[in-house]
Amino acid sequence: MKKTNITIKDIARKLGVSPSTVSRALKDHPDISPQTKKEIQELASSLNYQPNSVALSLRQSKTHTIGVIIPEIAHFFFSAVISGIEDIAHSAGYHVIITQSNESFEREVMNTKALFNSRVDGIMLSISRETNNYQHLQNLLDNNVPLVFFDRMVESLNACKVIVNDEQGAYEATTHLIEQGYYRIAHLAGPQNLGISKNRLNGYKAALADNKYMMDDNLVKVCGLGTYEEAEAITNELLDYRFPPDAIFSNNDVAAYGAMTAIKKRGLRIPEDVAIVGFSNWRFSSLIQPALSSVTQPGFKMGQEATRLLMKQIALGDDEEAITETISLKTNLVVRESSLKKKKPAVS
Amino acid sequence: MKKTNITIKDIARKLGVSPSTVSRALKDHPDISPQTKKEIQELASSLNYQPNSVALSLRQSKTHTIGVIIPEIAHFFFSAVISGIEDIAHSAGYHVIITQSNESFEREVMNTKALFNSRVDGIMLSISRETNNYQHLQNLLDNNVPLVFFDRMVESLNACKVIVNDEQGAYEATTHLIEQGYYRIAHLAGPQNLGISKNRLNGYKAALADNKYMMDDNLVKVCGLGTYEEAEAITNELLDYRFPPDAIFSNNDVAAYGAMTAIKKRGLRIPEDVAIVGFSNWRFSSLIQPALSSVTQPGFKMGQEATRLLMKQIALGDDEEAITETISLKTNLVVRESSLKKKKPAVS
DNA sequence: TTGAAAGCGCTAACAT
DNA sequence: ATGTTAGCGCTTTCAA
Repeated sequence: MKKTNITIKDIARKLGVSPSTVSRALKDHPDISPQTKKEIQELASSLNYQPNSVALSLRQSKTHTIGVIIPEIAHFFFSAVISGIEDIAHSAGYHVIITQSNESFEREVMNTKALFNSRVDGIMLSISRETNNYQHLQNLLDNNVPLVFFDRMVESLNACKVIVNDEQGAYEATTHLIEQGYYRIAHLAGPQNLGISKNRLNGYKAALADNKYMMDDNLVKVCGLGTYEEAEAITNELLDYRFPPDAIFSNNDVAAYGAMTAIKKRGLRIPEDVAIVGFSNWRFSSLIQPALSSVTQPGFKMGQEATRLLMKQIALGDDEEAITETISLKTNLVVRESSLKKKKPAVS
Repeated sequence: MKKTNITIKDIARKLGVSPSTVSRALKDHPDISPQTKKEIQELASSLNYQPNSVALSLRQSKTHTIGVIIPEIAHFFFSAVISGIEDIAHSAGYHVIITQSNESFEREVMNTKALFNSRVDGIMLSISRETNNYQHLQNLLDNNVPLVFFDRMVESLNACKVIVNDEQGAYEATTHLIEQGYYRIAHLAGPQNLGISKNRLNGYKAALADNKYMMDDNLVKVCGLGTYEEAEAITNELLDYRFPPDAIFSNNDVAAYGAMTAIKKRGLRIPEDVAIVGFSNWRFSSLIQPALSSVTQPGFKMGQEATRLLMKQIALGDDEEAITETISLKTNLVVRESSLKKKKPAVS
C-alpha cells in the first residue's frame, strides 16, 4: 500500500481537471483562476505532493546538479573545498555529486564519464596525481560541458581555473616576520621538484629582497623527507650557527612542528627568542600550536569561487563563447596574538 | 555547432534502423543479428555515444543515486564517513549526492525534501544537533524511501542504524593500559550530559571492575570546558596527588594534549612515568603525538557499513517488509610502539 | 530478427 | 481560463 508517489496526474484526476492545469496552478501561472488554483494547491500540499525532479531534468535537459571530482575527500583541504562548493551550489538551488579519483587516472576517467551520463550541468575537478592524458577532459569541453579546475589544473586546457597563490602567501608570511622586527629569518623549504615548494621559496626570497634584507643561503634548508624529526634536526643545525635565526618561515606544518620541538627543547621561547610562521593545512593548528602563526590555504573560498565560476558558465547560453577565467586566491595569514613579538614602530 | 548530444535516435536514423533495435544492440540483446549489432556498436562508440542516465532514471524510476545528509563535511570524522560511503556506492554503480545540514534543522528538512524530489534510491543521514522533530524523516519512511542513520540516530524511528560502540572502545583502551602494567589509571572525562562521554566513562569503569581494580573517584575528572588548558590544569591536580596516576585515559584528543603538556612540563616521561591513551579524531595525531596511543572512531568503516545496509534495503522489493538492522562498530585502538611500557608477563 | 507504440512525469506551444 | 498534444531519451511489450 505504499510506493504511490503522487504525480500531477493523480491530482488532476481527483479534481477533474487536466494535468497541464495542475502544472500551471502549482507554479502560480497567472492564467489559472484563483479558485482552481487554490483547490489544486491545497490538495497538493495535503497529499504532500513532491515534484519529480527526474522528469523535470529530462524535460528541460537541465539537472540542476553539478559534479565534483576530487582526489581524496578525507583530506582537510579538499573537504573544505567541498564545503565551499556546497555552500554556493546550495544557495543557487544546485545539488552536488561528489566523486573521488583516489589519485587514480582510471577512476578519474570513469568518473567524468559517469558524471557526463548523469547530465550534470557542469563539472569541477582537481586532477589526480597520475593524470597526464587529458582526452576525457577535452571530450567534456567538446561537448560543451562547463568545466572548472581547482587547485590542480591543466595548463593547456581552455577552462576556468581557481588556484592558490603560494608565492604571495610566502611573501606575506615573510613580510609579517620582518614587520614584527625579526631580522634573521630562516626558511625550512620543501623538496624543490614540487612547484608549490619552489613558489614558496620564491615568495620568501622576494620578501627579503623587497625589504632590503640580505639573502643568506645558509638560512634556507630543504627538508626532503618531510618528517618532523628531520625538521627538528635541521632546526638544531640552524640554532647552532654563530648567528642563529630569530625567526623561521616553514614550508609546511610538519616542519613547523619539528622546529617548534627543537626550539622548546633548548629552553628558548617562542616567539620571543625564535618565531615560527608556516604554511599549514592543519585543522587543529590553533589548538596544538597556540604560539605559531600560520599561512592557510583558503579551501572553503576556493570551493566557493570555483562554483561561482561554474554557475556563470552554466548561465551562459550554449551558443555563446565559453569564458575562461583564472582566479588566483590569496592565502590567509592567521596571526595569533601570542605569536607577536613587537610591532614595528610607526615611522616618525 | 555543439550541444548535439548523441541519442539512440541519431544512431537509428544514420543506420536506417529503429531506435528499439539500437537500444537492444547496445545492451547486447540476443535477438539482434550479430551483423547489425556490430554496426550499431561501432557507430555508437565512434560517435562517443553516452546513454542519458536521466532518461533511464525516469523510465525505470531508479536513479542509481543515494543521498547523504551530513552535519558538516569539513570534519575529519565525517569526511572519512563520506569516503567510506563513496567507496561502497561507487563499486555498486551508485552516485552519491552530498548535502550538509550545518547542524541546522531547517536545512536538514530542506535537504530531505530536495533529495526526495531527486528521487534518490535511498538516504543516509546523521541528524543535526538541532533536530528534535522527526516528521520529515517519518515522511521518507512513509514513502518507502530506504533510510540509514549513521553516528547520530533517532532511537524512535524504525530504520537501520550504524553507530560506534564507545563504551567498548573505552573498555578496550583502559584494558590496554592495565595489560601494559599500569596500576593507577585516571580518566579525563567529558561533560556527562553527553551520552558519548557517559558511555566512555562506563567503559572505563567496567574495565577496572573486570580487572579487579579499585575504582577511585578521585581519579575521574570531568573536563567541562573542553579546552586543553583546562585539561592541563586538571592533570596537574592529578599529578600533585600523594599517589598520582601512572596512566591517563582521556575522553578526547584535546584533553590528551593538555595532559601531555602538563606531564612534559614536569619533566616526566611518556609513557615511562605516565602513559596516555585517548579517544581521538585527529588526523595527524600520529605525527603530533608520537608517544600517545589512541582510540579512533572508524569513520570510513561506518560509511561502508551504512552504505551496505542501504544497498540491502534498496535491493529489497517495494512490497517486502523493510529491514531494520543496527550495527555497532568497534573502535580502533591505535597503539604506537613508543607508547608501550611493558608487557604483562605471561601467566606461569 | 526487427519495428511500432506506449509510457515514465512533466511542461509548453497550440488550440479552444 | 482550461484542455489537447507532443516530446524530452529510453525501454519494453506486442505485433509483424
